[in-house]
Amino acid sequence: MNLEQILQEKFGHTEFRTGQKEIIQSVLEKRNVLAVLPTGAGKTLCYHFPSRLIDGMTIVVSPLLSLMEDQVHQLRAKGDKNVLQLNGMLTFEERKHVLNEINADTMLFLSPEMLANRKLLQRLASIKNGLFVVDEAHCISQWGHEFRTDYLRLKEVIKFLGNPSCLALTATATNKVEKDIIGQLEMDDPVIHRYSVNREHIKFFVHKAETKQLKLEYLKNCLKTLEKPAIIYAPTRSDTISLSRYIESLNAGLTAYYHGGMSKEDRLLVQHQFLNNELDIICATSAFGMGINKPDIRTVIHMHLPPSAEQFVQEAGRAGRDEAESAAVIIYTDEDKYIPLSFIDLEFPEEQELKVWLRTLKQLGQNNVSLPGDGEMSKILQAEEPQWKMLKFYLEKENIISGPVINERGISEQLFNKLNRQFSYRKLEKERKFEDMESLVQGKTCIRAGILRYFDEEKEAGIEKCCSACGLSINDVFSGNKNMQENRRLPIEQNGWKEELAQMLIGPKRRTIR
DNA sequence: CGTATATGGCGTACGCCATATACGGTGCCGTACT
Repeated sequence: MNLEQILQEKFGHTEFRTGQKEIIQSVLEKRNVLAVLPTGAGKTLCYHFPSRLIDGMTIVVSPLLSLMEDQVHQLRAKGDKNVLQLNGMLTFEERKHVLNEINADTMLFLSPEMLANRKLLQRLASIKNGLFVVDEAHCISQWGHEFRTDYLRLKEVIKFLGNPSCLALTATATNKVEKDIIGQLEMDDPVIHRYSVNREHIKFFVHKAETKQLKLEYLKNCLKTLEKPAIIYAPTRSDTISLSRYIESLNAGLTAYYHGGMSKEDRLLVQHQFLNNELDIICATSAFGMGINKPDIRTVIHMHLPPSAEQFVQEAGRAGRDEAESAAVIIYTDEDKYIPLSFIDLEFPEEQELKVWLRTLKQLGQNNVSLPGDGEMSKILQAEEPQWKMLKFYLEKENIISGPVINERGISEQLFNKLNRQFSYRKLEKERKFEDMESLVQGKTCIRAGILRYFDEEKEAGIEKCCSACGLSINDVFSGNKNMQENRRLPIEQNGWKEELAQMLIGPKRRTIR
C-alpha cells in the first residue's frame, strides 16, 4: 500500500500538502528529521501519520497546555482514541489512569517539564518507544537556554527512552536556530526539510512615529483602513489594557485584552470569543498566539519592536492562514528599544550578583544544608525565580548540585568565570537578535527581502509592491478580499459569554481549571 | 525610556513638592498554604 492510499483510507485526505510526504517518508525511514514548515501547512499530519505505522509509542512534546488540549481533542475527535496527554491539569487519579493506559500504540502529549520526572521516565522507558516529536521546536532555542531549561534536557530523555527516532517541527528557524535545535537534541545524521517562510499574501508595513501619541494616531488610521479580525501586540501587560480602552473609545470594533497575568478562565474566554468572531480586535502581549488556529485573521499590528525577527515572523504569520490578503504592521518609536533590552538585562545576573549567589550556595553547602525549594531558594538569593531556576540547571550540569546536595567544593573562581562568560555570551546573542530586528525595520530596502535574507533565503523575483519600503500603502491592501467580507460576522449575544464560559468549564469535557 | 510608587526635606505636626528608585515579558510544575 502506498502512502497516498493510506492517506485516503486512514486520514480521509486525497493528497498531501507541500512537504508533508517528504517529511513523513524520512520519519518512516527512521531518520532523525528537522522540518521547517510555514504556519498552517499541516504539521500535525507529519507525526500523526507515521505514528500509526511505526512500531512503538509516539511521544509529542508540546510547549503549552492549551495547545496540548486542543491537539489531543482534535485527534480524538477524528476517531483516534489512543491519543493521551499527561500534564499538571490532571488529578492524581487521572495521571495514574493515563500511566496504566499507555502502550506501544499510544500517542502521548507531554510538556518538557513533565519529562523531568524520573519515575515517569522509567514508566515510559518500559514501553517500546518509536518516535519522539518536538512540536514548536524553536522553543528549544528561544526558551530552553534561560526560561524553560527543561527543553535542554530532552536529549537525555531521548537517550533514556532508548533512542527513538526524533522529529523536530517548527515554522521559523534560521540556520543558526536549526543548528541549535539539532545540537540540543543531539540528532544524529539529521535530514532537514526546509520550506520557505515567505507568505506572499501578507503585506508588510513599517511606520516610525516620533512620539507615543503619534503612534496612536497612526494606529487609528490603520484600524480605519485595515480589515479585521486583528491582533495588536503590545510590549507590556498594562499597555494591552490601555490600548484596548483606547480602541473602544474610537469605536473601532469589539476589543479585549490578553496577557499572561490573567487567570486561566479569562484567557480561555477571550481566546474563545476571538475564535468565534465575537471580538474584532485583541490587544495582547507575546503570550497570545501559539497554537491559535484561526484562518481568517486579516491584520497583525505591532505597537513595539519584537525581541527578534523570528518572534516577529511567528506573530505576524498568524495573519492570513487562509492565504487571503493580510497585513502585518509595525508602528514603533526610538524609545521602544528600552523595554526589550531591559528584559534581556533582567534575565541574566550581574557579575556581582552571580558572585554573591555562588558564595551563598557555597556557605549553604559548607553547613550541609540541603537545597530548599525553588521559591525559598530564590528568596535566599534575592533572585527572581526564573533566574534561580536557570542557575540551578547549569549548576546541575556542572555537578555542583545533585538532588538536594550541594557539592560546595566545586564552587570556585573557575566556575564563576565559566558561568559568567556563558551568560555574557547568551546576553550578547539576544541583544544581537534585537539589533537585527531593528535593522530590519530601519532599512530602506524591501522588508520581505530583509526577512528572507535573515532566514537565509533569497527573495523570489517578481514580487512587486510587497511592502511599505517598496511603496505599498495600507490603502492598497485587501482589494482581493472583497467578496469574502460580508458573511463573516455573526451577531453578538450580549449575555452569551457567561453560559459559554460555564460550558467550557463544566461540561461535557470536564476540564480542570482553577 | 516612561510610569508608578517610595523616600526625604521642609519646618511645624500634616500636607506638599522634589527627587530617588523600581519595574516592565514568555510557562510549566506533587503543592507554598494564609
